[in-house]
Amino acid sequence: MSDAQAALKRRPSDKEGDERHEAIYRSVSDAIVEQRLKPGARLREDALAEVFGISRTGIRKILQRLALEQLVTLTPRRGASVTRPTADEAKDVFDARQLIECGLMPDVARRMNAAAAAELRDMAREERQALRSGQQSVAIRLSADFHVRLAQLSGNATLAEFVERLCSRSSLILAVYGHRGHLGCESHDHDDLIGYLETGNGERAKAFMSRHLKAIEASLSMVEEEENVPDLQQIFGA
Amino acid sequence: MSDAQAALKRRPSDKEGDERHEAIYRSVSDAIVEQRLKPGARLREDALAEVFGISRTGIRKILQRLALEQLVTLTPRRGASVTRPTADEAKDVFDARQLIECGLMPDVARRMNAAAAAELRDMAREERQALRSGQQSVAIRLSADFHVRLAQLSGNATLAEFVERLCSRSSLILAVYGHRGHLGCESHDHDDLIGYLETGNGERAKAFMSRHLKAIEASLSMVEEEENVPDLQQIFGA
DNA sequence: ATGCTATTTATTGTATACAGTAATTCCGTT
DNA sequence: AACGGAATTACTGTATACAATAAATAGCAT
Repeated sequence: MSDAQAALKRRPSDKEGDERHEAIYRSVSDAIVEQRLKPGARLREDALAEVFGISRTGIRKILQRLALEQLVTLTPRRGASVTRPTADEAKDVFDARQLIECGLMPDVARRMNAAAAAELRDMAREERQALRSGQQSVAIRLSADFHVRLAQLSGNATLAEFVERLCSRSSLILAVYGHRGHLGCESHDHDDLIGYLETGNGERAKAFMSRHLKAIEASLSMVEEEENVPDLQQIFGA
Repeated sequence: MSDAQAALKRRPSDKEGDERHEAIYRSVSDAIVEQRLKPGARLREDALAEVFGISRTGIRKILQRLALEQLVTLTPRRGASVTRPTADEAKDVFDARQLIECGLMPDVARRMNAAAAAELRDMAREERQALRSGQQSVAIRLSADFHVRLAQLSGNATLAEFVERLCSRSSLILAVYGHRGHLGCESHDHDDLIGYLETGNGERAKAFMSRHLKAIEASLSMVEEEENVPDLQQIFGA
């Protein structure tokens, strides 16, 4: 038996199990944020357990975490499904982003430096690239990543975590209320923003972020469109 | 066998189980916020399972939730313990409260009405009462409840939830860095705040909230004091 | 006596078995 | 053919058994 086969078969040690759990969590979370798992899609414990090769116990832990982050909805006796945000929730999320993300801009501008700016530019470029090559769902995740990274640069880990949650939920909202073929974020907005931050112009960045978020929110149609749910196998790859 | 005994013995239906879980969660959460469980206290799964009469499975679910709310810290293979916030975290939490709670004041003022004001006054009175009768730990929880209720009145459920988390963590911070016998919140601050909100003066309320939070933060000493951890039985009552 | 190693113990991590309930299907009646 | 109800099925909720590991302890050598 080859090492690879042995690695697959043997019971993983607990430490490895933790990392595996984290990887599975990210896998599912990314699938939701990238809209390969669409709002309303059911997440059956058995199916997920089989796909990822762990028992339902571990899957439940992950689903509960996702539920607390409001990416999945846990209805008693019915199990988990990808959250379908209501219009009210959408408004709350974007209002919250206005308050928090805009409020952080002065701090971010104060702490901005060349290295951070370069990193952000890389992320913005990658996002444009994904968009050009037609990978819109990937672009949506990259856009969320950009906003999260920005918040992290403020130095406030707690608020950055809040922004992270808001951005994931925003992806869900875009999936339900966004127009197909329209990302929400304009391609060059992020670059412009980096410019303001780099020159330490916090107030300017704040105002720009406000417009940026308003633009995304305005691009939503608030009319849901029905989707059919694909198979777990093809989403995560056999 | 009496009904009460029967109710204790028989396996609860799943729906009742959910409510029971929620009750246990609140029980533990309150114990932490009221500082009957002090930062650093270990929360062994077996012990909790026995105290509350459910299996470790349910306890783990609750501990994971508390961990995501950062009230308890889950270290692999070591189990759960009440989080001992660092000074950095304390700063983050209070900065976040400044941004969010102050930012919500205009909205709260706009939506304030007689019924809400009366409810808030009741809460403020109850808090003063607890303080007068020497129940400082209860007063700390009531103070947190007040701030949370205020945030809920803004109408933004998402931000209200963030405030809820920040307030729980603040109680932990007060437990570690607060002076004994000093609550942080001045007794009449909350009443003054209600006054500004009732007259629709959002900006005034915002400024007052800012001073209020700064006062609490300033009352912290940033020097931890060691505590001995009491027994689970006496905390939750046999 | 002290430090190091082996053994025991305490406690968490994971899988699985079983129970309970909601959804579905199938069948008989009208 | 449509409706209502009973049997079946599919899935989640919970407890428990077992595995793995870290902490505590005891024993040994220096």
